[in-house]
Amino acid sequence: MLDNFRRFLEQKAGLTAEQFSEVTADLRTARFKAGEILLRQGDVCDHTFFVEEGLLRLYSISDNGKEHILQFAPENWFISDRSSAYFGEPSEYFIDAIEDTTVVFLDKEFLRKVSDASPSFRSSNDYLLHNHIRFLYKRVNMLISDTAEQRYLSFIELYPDLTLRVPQWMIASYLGITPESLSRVRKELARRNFRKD
Amino acid sequence: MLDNFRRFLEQKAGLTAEQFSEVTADLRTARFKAGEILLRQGDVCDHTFFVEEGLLRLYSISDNGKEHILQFAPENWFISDRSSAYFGEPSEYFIDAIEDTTVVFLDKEFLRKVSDASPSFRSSNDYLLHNHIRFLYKRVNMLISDTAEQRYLSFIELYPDLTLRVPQWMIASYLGITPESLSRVRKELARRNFRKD
DNA sequence: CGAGCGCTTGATTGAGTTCAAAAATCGTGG
DNA sequence: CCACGATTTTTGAACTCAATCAAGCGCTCG
Repeated sequence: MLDNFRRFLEQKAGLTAEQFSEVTADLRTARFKAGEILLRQGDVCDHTFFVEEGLLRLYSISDNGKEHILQFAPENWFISDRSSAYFGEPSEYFIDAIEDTTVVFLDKEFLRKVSDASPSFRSSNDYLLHNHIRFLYKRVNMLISDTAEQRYLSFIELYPDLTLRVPQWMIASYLGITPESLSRVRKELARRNFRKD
Repeated sequence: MLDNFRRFLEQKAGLTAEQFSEVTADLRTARFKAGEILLRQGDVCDHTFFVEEGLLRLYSISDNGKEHILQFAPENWFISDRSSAYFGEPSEYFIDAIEDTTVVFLDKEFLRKVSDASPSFRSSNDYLLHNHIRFLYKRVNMLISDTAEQRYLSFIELYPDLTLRVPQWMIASYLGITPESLSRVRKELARRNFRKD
């Protein structure tokens, strides 16, 4: 239980096994079934989720009722509306479970506690923030530069396993295209890979 | 001189006037003419720029030679390839001056120095990071959800003054459309605003 | 087993691109 | 201050990629 989270804290955030068990005592976890909603638009997001097992998504719903997926979070990923959490504003996004998922709740108190226990935790947090920003820049760059096909190829490269676990229409939503278009992109890619011309 | 930067440090980062003059002594500034390049793809970005006066842009150049603008930075904005600076990797982006611009160089040493002088500087840095992430989320969401027209309207709302200072083809590049398309979007908007139907 | 959901396919439409050229604006030197 | 060249913006026409609308297929899960 919580092997992934333990591994993260010990290897990435530099906690000793002892510090881990101290801190882990008052840790809140939960299990969600596929489809359950963890965060709703309008709610204030007062914690970050660590995905111990399973798969979550962060998405918005636009005026015309369409979903737009901003992020996937498989095992070992953190997911949260950081803005809402940090600024205390109501969130503009939803988070729900794509698969049955076990998460660890990280609220402010917990973060404070771990920061006290280990100074390197603070810097690992900083690392995650910067990593996140790098990732978002790449994504923006991709969205303003690339065609649907190029974006799909980048997606496969970045998330090889998700390509199988996530329904296709969600991948389309993530890429900013319709499911029909993605289906055609895939068809075209398949054609080019089999025919050698 | 450096009024904007002083105001930022004193009001946002909570430095006293005294602390400011201490810290400001070994501050490096520079003036760039419009068109000059501050950061090149492939270079490691080892500082953040604070724009005291003028206007900078951050952009990539894709394989086919086209520029894609990721960010504008007018007065009082910070601009940097944070990933490159933080991870020490070569940057994938360029930064250059759109107008004649005065910048303050913020390198690691300076940041350390100010963090020592004022604890609240550290948290204001954190604030900027989170703000930046919020901003990038909005941008991604916009790019996967909105039409060219909606994106342009959002741009005007977010950067009313830039709409006048930045050449149109750069706004188009920021929005991920061609200059021709932006010209047509504007024409259509003008038509709808004058005719009352 | 049937209803619903996800994926595919086809036909059509439409938003935005491309290419080309004219019109407007800007900057610079004479 | 004007004139000239360069850059930016506009406009037009043809085209392309992706969206929309609609139908059919296959799978799964109640």
